[in-house]
Amino acid sequence: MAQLTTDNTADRRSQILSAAMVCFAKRGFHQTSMHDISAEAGISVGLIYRYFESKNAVISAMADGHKREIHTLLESARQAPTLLDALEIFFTAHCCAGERQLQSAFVVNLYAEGSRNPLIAQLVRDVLNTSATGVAELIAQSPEMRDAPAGMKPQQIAQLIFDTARGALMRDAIENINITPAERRKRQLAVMRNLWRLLFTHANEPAFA
Amino acid sequence: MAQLTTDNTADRRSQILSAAMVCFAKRGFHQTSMHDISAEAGISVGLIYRYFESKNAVISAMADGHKREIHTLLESARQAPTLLDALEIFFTAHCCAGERQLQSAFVVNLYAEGSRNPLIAQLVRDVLNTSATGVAELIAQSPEMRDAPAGMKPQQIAQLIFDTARGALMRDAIENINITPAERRKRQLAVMRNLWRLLFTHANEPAFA
DNA sequence: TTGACATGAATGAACGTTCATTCATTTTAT
DNA sequence: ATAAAATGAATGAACGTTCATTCATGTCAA
Repeated sequence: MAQLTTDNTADRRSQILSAAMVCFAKRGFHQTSMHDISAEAGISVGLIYRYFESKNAVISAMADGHKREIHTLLESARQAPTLLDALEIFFTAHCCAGERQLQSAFVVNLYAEGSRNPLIAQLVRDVLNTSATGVAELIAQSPEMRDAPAGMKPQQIAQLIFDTARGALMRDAIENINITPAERRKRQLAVMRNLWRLLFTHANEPAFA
Repeated sequence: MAQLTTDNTADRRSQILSAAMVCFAKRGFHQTSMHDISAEAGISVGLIYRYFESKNAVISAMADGHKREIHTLLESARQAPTLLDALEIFFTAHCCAGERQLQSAFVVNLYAEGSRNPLIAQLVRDVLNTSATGVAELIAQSPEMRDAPAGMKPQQIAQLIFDTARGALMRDAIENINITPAERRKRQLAVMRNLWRLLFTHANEPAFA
């Protein structure tokens, strides 16, 4: 084969991380055992320890993966033709990327873990700051900013958008247990568009964005 | 003394629940051991089982307490003179009630637990529905509704407010680790007022609520 | 008033189980 | 033949839960 010399370390790691994602979203970090992960990945327990130092290392690696995903997403959003497109890309990705509603549950669990694990908290804060700054820049550059709501700076608008999107995601984690990704995305879009209309259309204009 | 015959069952229960709240907010549901709770409460492990059937029963009782707190809060909000006052009461209570940022961490953990425990999920949904309906009613009755944003129904506005408040609370759980309750409250109020201004002032009016 | 008796709140060592982690062994690829 | 990859039984710590025991307090007969 082509990869005689290439080591498959990266493949194995991501195989394990995928399995861990499924388990963690299903049972949470601390109710998932290493046996659960190995069974989901279809490998032995011991093998996990060849690729990760500990269970915590698995959690950290997943959090890191989340960080990289978000950064990639921010790049995609930058390419979008309009601000609304960018926001829709950024805030509905978790409905399709990965599987089912795994993503929502994972993010909520990540925040819960962050509320007591300083390392995770720091990482989540980093992701948040980078994203919020990125979105604030997109807002600052967009032509819509001329219709911007009274007295709000791009940074404030970005934070409002993030708060709302995160709150909607949290709701998604406990409602909508059985729902298609498409429907899930539709609902997230509705939240985002409501806010959008509020932010960037004048009250005396007709109610269409 | 006066209460020779009064049983202190309720006192003991709430003592245990207070201790559990501290532990859960600090370490999460599943990293907190019954020994942790007993140590925090200053009692023995066995005694907890005199007042609660199991660890899960403790968690359920806390979730139930949360539900009752929210209902009480909704009642207080109903008494408020204006809609803005009502919203401020409703969405900043967790900054003062209880201690420190325990409340935020607890709520995030509750959602995380709900993302995999159907019983908790159902309870959180109940709380949410009741609250959202209550707030929607307040909005519908308020004079501000005449300036309401184009095409949004009270129910939609309530949901937007809830999403935003919940998202801000989630952020609070991972930022602001060391902060006074007053400062915490101030920040939550800022979020709420930004949204308020957006919802109920026209774009061509000056930027004061 | 006294002391025997009853109550049940409170204790914490012990139990069975589960878990993260290790490592002697086997399998696979070269 | 050799080394790397993979296995899963074994280990010991930690957990939720139980329960035999303690003891302060209340009851009541004498």
